[in-house]
Amino acid sequence: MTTLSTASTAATATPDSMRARPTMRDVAALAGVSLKTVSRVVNREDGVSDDLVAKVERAAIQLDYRPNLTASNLRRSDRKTATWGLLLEDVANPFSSAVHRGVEEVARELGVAVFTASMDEDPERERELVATFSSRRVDALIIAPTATEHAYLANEARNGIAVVFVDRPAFGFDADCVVTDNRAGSAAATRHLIEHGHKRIAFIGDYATIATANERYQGYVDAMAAAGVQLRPEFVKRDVHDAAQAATVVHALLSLDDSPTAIFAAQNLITMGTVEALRNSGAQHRIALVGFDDFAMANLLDPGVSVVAQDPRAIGRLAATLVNERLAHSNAPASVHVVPSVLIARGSGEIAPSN
Amino acid sequence: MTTLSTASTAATATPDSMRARPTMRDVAALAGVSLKTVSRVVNREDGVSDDLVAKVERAAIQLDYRPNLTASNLRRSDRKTATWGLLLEDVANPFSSAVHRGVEEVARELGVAVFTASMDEDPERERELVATFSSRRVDALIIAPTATEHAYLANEARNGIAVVFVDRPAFGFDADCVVTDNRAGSAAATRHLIEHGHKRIAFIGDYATIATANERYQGYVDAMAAAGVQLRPEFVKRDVHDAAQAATVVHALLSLDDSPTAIFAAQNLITMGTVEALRNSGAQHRIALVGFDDFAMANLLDPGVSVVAQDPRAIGRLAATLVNERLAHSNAPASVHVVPSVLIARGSGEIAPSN
DNA sequence: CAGGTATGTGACAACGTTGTCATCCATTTC
DNA sequence: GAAATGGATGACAACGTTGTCACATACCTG
Repeated sequence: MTTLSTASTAATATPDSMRARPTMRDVAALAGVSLKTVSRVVNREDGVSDDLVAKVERAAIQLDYRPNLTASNLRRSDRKTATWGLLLEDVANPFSSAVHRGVEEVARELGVAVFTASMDEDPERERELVATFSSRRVDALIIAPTATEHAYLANEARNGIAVVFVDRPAFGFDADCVVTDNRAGSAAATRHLIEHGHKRIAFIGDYATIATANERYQGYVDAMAAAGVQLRPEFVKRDVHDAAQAATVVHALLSLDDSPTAIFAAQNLITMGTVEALRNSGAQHRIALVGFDDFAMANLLDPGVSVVAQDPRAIGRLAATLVNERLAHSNAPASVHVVPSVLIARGSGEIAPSN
Repeated sequence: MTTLSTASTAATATPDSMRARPTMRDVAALAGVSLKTVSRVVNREDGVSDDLVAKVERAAIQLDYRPNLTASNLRRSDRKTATWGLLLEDVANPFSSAVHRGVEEVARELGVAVFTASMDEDPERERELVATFSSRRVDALIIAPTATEHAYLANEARNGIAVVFVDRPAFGFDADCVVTDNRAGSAAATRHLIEHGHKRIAFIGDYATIATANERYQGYVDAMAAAGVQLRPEFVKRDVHDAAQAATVVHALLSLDDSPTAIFAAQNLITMGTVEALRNSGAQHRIALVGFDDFAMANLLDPGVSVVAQDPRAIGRLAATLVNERLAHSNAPASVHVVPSVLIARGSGEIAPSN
């Protein structure tokens, strides 16, 4: 019988609250077996006799033993920690948190724990987080990129970390990527308005520096061109980032001599700001509106807000699945996966042109 | 000069993608110093000459060296991993994700990484997650409890893990706890309706098994009693959990002979279901409504929905702060912290009784 | 200039676990 | 009945890092 570890020997002398955590050594001592046998039992290896298994399990329960996964990871040959890092724009943002949810569902099935963090559009923060998670030896990183340059990730990839992007593509680094069909979805939104008789359709979109914002603008252009509807520059408002800016832009559009009869709001905060501005102008039943990206209560507003809905949870699930495949056979070529969006008509997009 | 580790020796023979991660040993070899000196530089200990620091830093950068925090934690004497586990109801739920955000903000300042997971009201899942995070040696757990019995956490606490509860209190386990002033907030909501002339006020609340749902019911009872308003059992609807159930309940209330003129909806999904039902009945401008817990777009509905707003982000921040204090002096007595709610009038709560 | 102190550096063990290999004992086989 | 086989168990090293201590050198002090 081996001696107890110093830690546990001390336990009898010190109060419970100060007691150090039990180790395999302690379990082995209590069960009267070797350390290695405890390891075998804990890892459910076979070839251990039933009575020793029973003894070890009893001892483990008695001591509240919890295997130390960090020590285990250090020694294990596959060197996998069953831990991933998830970098989001903002965990409290509905889109991000739905992606999070999707990733988590797959991670749970795989027995993987997930570190999550928000970047708040700060590329510096993105790099810090990657370094932190890399130090903690995550197997994979799922990133909704904020930085515009991702060559720095090559180091991490060389170190064996699987990387998958969500929502936005990366530049300067080749990796799997999951995005919404921004261009086709935006074209569908615009076409929907055209089919309801509109010709004077305004576009309000996010910063032109954001790749997805450009895709959405292109979709608008595509649909207008396909229908042979003239694009009017004074109806195109880009670089609008939040609800307040959107509201200002909408008021400006409404005060034009020949104002638009419909608006395509190409981002969810923009849609919300547009709803607010239309309501404040009493124009919510006169001007048609389709938004990109769904949001809570859109169906309870008056009128209900028609949107092109993304499926952020599906995006998260797919990203997690890709991570898992990448970890299995890391040399497969990187690919871009497009998740379809779907148009949901709720009233605001079906308003006929007012004159 | 020490030899390279086996891993790195192999690196020259195998392709980059298969190369093992560089260790301190490799950095030491490249810099021509001892392992311990690299450790000192990495940990910014002083007493290392400037030129050695420079050499080590150069070597570390050249190799893309990332300190292995899991190995470091194993050896370190303070045995702290700078990692916390956060157990939420559902990361995609707005309340949960706002708490998450608050926790994250404090964790970021402290250089702590956070594991997050959803429990979906499953006590079994709660215990699994606690075990998983414990195995990964988190310093602390922040739990929005699903289980109704928490004696099992005593084992973890004995093992040195700090535990703080948010949103709901724990039973059978003594720990710091951060909650909203459910009772006072609900009393304020009810009083608000009374002050606007209502006497026939309905209460719709969540499962009576949920502690916070009871608190909210008590607040309603308090305010009615304080104002000397008769409580009418047919106006009290408990055990309502989601929006669909709430809508059904509202329709039933409205079809009573002597129907209520106001509704206090004591949970956010209930509020949403109530809004929907009132709208479907065309009663949204006739029946007053105050909800507990704010939600997106509440101000853009017609009428705007008056609510008692919780501050989930502040709750998260406070919980994280408590964790940090608990880790500093673990023997302080546990305490319950109440975060005040605030009533936001937006229209629906200020409707006068219809007869 | 001997003896002491301060400073920088490295050798070595240890953290809690798993991989490898040796040992032991009970079978089976010729 | 000796030799070979196989199955259960344990001893020991190693994973990548930090704590402890010893050593070498340089600087004081009287």
